[in-house]
Amino acid sequence: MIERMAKHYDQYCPVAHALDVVGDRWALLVARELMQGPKRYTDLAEGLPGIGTNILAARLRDLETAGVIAKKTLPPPAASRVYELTDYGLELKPVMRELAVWGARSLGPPTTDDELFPGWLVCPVDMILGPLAPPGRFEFRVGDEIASLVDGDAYTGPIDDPDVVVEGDAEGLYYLFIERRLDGVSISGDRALLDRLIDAAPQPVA
Amino acid sequence: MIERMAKHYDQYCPVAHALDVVGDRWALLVARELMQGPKRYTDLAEGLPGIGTNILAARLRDLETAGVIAKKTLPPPAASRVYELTDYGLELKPVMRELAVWGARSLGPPTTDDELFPGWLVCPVDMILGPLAPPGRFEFRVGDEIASLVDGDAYTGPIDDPDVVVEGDAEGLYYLFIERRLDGVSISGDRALLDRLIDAAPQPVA
DNA sequence: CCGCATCCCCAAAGATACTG
DNA sequence: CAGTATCTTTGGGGATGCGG
Repeated sequence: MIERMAKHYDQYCPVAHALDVVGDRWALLVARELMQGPKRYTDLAEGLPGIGTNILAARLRDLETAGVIAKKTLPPPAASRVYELTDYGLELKPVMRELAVWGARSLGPPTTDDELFPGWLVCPVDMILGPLAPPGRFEFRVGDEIASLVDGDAYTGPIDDPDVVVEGDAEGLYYLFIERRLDGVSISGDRALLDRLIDAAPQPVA
Repeated sequence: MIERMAKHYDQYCPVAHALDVVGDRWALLVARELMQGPKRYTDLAEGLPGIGTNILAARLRDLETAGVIAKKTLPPPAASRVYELTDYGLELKPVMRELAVWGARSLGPPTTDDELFPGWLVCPVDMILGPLAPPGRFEFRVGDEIASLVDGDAYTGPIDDPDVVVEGDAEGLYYLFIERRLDGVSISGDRALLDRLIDAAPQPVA
């Protein structure tokens, strides 16, 4: 059953073509997961709650065929297979950044059925705050998720000598950065520096 | 039949949320069509060859609910209904621009089943060339499609006193801007200015 | 276990006919 | 012209199975 790729838009348009490649359901979220580095099949599935195993396999195949990701076998003694973004796949970062900024404006606080999957925090920190952050060392703590920002570069986990530490829950983080309201977070360190970061954050659309 | 919106990713992530809004099939292409200004239902369908009328209606409803587009009734004597992007919907332009630049790199020359729908030319001129164009007056002619660029702003149709005019077919335009090859296009006017535009264009990935 | 392939079922997309 | 109604087809969600 050699499948001919057929579900295309068939328009000579760079946007339509891009959507032919990463427009399928889950495809861009797979790329999002791999933005934090190479991952194994099972770890990918864990970061994409709700995806069917067959769908994940299909997307990985399609994205590999399209040259967006590559399968790599780690050297012994690990010897596990991981997926990683190609150089071309990495270039999706500006796309996802704009998409994240746009989405953040209508995101709203988390609801009860929103999943807080492992690694959820570092993505918006990297995509949204990173590019517009003033020089400085920020640390964000929500439950056992910790993400940091050093001069615009995002990291998973704590850092040494942070200028500011923001701790709270997901709701509090939303209120702080999007609605500029202090509610459910505790701040220690350079408050003025944090305010400069908040001022640069996206504005809510509503 | 009060539809409960249910096909969400259910992740607290700005990217996933953005895809909940504009990630459905055809949704972003509807927004692309409206980037060139308000359009009527039938004109939208014409610019989206292959879309079913029910799908178009469904997307328009969803996008309106999400606050991305708005339905407007033109003042008499026109009195026709048009759809237009809201301010928030207009903010999708940076997203589409990055997507277009990314897609252009793996687009390739047009194939036989690629449709050249009305208005196809102005989109890449606006999204891709516009932001990186040097000051100047460019005019592009492919068949009866004419798009222009004046100091980075794109227009449909010809302009007065163009510095450069590029005429040819879709394939020639692709070779010129992406592969930097002169094949199937004729150029008149300031060749050096055109070269500066070409130099800034996206590089092919292959 | 990890990395899928297979199967079944349903919801969304495609296609077309039809109506205010 | 601007959609709705209806039918068919396809792709995704979910569970399970199976080889390495």
